[in-house]
Amino acid sequence: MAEGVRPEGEQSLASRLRLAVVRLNRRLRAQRTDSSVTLTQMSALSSLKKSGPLTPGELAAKERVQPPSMTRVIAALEDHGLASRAPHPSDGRQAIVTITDEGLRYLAAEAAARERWLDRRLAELTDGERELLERAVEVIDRMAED
Amino acid sequence: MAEGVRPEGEQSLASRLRLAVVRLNRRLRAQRTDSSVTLTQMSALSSLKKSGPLTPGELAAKERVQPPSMTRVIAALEDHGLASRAPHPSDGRQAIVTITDEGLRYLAAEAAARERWLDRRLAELTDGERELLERAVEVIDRMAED
DNA sequence: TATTGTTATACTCTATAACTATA
DNA sequence: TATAGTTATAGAGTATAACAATA
Repeated sequence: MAEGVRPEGEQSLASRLRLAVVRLNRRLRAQRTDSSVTLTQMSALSSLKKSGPLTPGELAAKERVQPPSMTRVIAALEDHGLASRAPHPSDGRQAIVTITDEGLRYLAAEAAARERWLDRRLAELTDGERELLERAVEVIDRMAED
Repeated sequence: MAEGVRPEGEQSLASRLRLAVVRLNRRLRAQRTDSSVTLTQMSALSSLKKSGPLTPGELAAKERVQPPSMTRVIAALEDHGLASRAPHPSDGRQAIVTITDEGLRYLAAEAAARERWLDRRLAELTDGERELLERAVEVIDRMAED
């Protein structure tokens, strides 16, 4: 059994993980900066930096969203000058989306500003707890990927 | 330094935790059941079960949303017969929201159905990784609370 | 006058369905 | 005919501002 034996009335690991993620996500999205770049756009920008140039379809797959959702995210990133699109060399249907130099600078600067709240909370933890989260993040990422 | 020393180019713990939570949240919300009860409503219902009857303001504070957001969640739960409201005994402005018996039954049954996806992924982990998540969930919850 | 809650409104995030352009 | 992407539309989730009722 995935969640193991547990006392009556206690929630499963799945329940607690789900609620924890839903609530932390809520807090994270509530942290705003002056910037008009949203958390979803930041996430896509991170993927572009990490993976290099991608087609819209590839980026949607990486971010695990449907193509129409990514269309809007890419348009917003372009509007802000953080990503650019170029024609695909061999397939006229596709495009190549690349993070711009401005996007790279922005990602570095904005991530710091954006994470002030989270950094403060992380700073309140013990070294052991941060180490625990370091390892948990890898497990969570693996689960979210597929 | 909260995130400790790290190699050039590697993302901070805050960055990685933020992205992991955003993406897992996306996957979790994508898991739908036939039910018309949303994940946000499930979360509020869980709080009602855990804390007992609460005023709308108290429930909003527990869930860390603004009062107008909770107004809509409570109305939906009422419509579904999962929660009920009673007049506050001493303050006519307030109300007391209580989870119904149907809400309790629903929460138990629906949580299981809803978490099939997450349970499958948890089942793919090692015992050590699940143990790690158990402890990480507590840390994340504490951070999300305040 | 202060507090609690609701109504009105708007924006973000995301999806599905229908469409266009290219392969 | 199949694939990649966009446009159109809708629903969930959340917020701020303005209002109503009660303390």
